[in-house]
Amino acid sequence: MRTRRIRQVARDVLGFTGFRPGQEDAMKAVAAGRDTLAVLPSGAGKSAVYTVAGLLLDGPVLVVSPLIALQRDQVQRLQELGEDAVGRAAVLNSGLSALEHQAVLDGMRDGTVRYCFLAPEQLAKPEVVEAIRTSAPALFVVDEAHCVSAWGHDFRPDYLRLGGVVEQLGHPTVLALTATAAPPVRAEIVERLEMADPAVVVAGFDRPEIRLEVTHHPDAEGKHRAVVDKVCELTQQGIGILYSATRKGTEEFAEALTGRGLRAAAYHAGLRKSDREEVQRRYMDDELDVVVATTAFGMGIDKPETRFVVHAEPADSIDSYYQEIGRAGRDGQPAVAVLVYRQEDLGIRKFFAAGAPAEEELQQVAGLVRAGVAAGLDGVDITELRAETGRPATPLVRDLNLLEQAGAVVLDDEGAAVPAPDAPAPGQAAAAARELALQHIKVDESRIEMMRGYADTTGCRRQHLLSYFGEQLEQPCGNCDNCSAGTAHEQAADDGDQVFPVDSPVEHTEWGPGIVMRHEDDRIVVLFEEVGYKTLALQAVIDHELLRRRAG
DNA sequence: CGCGAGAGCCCTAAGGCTCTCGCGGTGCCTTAGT
Repeated sequence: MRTRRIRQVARDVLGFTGFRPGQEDAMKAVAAGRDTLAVLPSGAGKSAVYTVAGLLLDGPVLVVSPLIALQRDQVQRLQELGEDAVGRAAVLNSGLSALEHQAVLDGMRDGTVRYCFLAPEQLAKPEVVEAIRTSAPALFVVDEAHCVSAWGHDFRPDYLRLGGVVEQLGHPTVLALTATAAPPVRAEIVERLEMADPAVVVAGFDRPEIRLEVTHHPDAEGKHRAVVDKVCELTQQGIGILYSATRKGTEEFAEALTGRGLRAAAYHAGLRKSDREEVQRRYMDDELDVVVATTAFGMGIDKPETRFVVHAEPADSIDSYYQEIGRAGRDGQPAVAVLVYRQEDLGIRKFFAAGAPAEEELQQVAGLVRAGVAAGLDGVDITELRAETGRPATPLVRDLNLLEQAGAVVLDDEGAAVPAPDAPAPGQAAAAARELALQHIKVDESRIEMMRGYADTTGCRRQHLLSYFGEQLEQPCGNCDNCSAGTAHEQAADDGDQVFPVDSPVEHTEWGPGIVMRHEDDRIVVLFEEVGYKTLALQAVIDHELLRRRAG
């Protein structure tokens, strides 16, 4: 019954004659009112899930989307389907006047606005949450949900507060959508969004059309030459993206490539908005051979005939790397992903990963919350903390999130902080909160180490990548440099399969509890709760009894 | 963590060496001033 209805709506509204893998399962779960995490490959597939499911539910659909540009695109896509078919779609962001802002909220309440797109920062405003609550939303969508884990801890801390917002809204059905998420990232999304017994739909990760290559370089000059030569060679076949870790790097490579006669342009967040839009437009209109970009370029950009993605520096994790190379070959035609690797380049990623708040800073915030409430306030909000400390909102929200995790404060419905019952003294709370931040940094650093592992492996690179995402590829792929060179070979089942199977919970003498992620030759990779990913030599583990199985 | 710029050193000069210091990504939002 429900299946028939979904197929009918998909056909009538979107013109679908069939579904892509995972799409229909996700729609069914959502339409049945079940919280759902859908990890689906890039492309048009994901927005169809909430478009169709939203039409089968009674109430407006809220879509949390990280970029205003993305919100605009999504509204436009819905508008093209026709207001008669899907209802009205609107954005809610700082580009609107106060009147327009109010009109969208009113529209949701009186049922004229069916889809509303907004950034998590909008939901940090109690009056916005309250207005949305009275409109009784049926579905709460978090698009690009890996942002919860990738950005929530420091850069955009309001992402970590979405779980509380869901709660305040009376827990509408939650749908989290992303293209790339390894098992621990999926677990964090489910936990942070406070999803209840969610359906998890994961479509295949493999992108066999993308050839995988890594080249190694001992010195900076040789690497620089290799990047330029490689991009020149690849533009013979088509257009592509060159990623560099720094703004300066993008400018320099763009200049070098222009000097070699290519149509190249730099793209990063330091450019004027109009210049960024112009570079993106030129790439979309085939006026560029290559965009040389920081990580600012990518989300929401769909250029299916992108033939290559080259990295001049490694990404900060395999999650990010796979997301970035996944922008190549979306038309299904052969494409290539090349990592031009220098071990020293991992340094900048380590620098970006570092940066826990100082203990004094956390202590001050904890103290202000305590003092404010003692002086008679109902709670201390960000505006008050900004006035007291003179610091910007973003790090203050991050500090409050850490103090909340440390059990020192709780947030009320107005988003204001009050001391938790039995809260430790501000000094103790600050130490505990900082410890949590340091632990998170350790895990991030271990993710960088996984990137090193990918660069250094002599085995099949695709098997390596897919196993990181919890998928097994039985045979070496035949479409990576190691397969071509003959160094990749079939991995025989080793002793580790018997003793420590993949997914089994283990405990390390020093690092505590963890989960076995994969086996590679005579080593195993374990993800520890407190220190992140570690690669262990199996023989040493057995000889020294470093690991034991534990009950899951 | 690693790079590059600039200062200070060597002391026949001036160019080359070493050391120190500053810098590096991602986007909402708000508010002041044209």
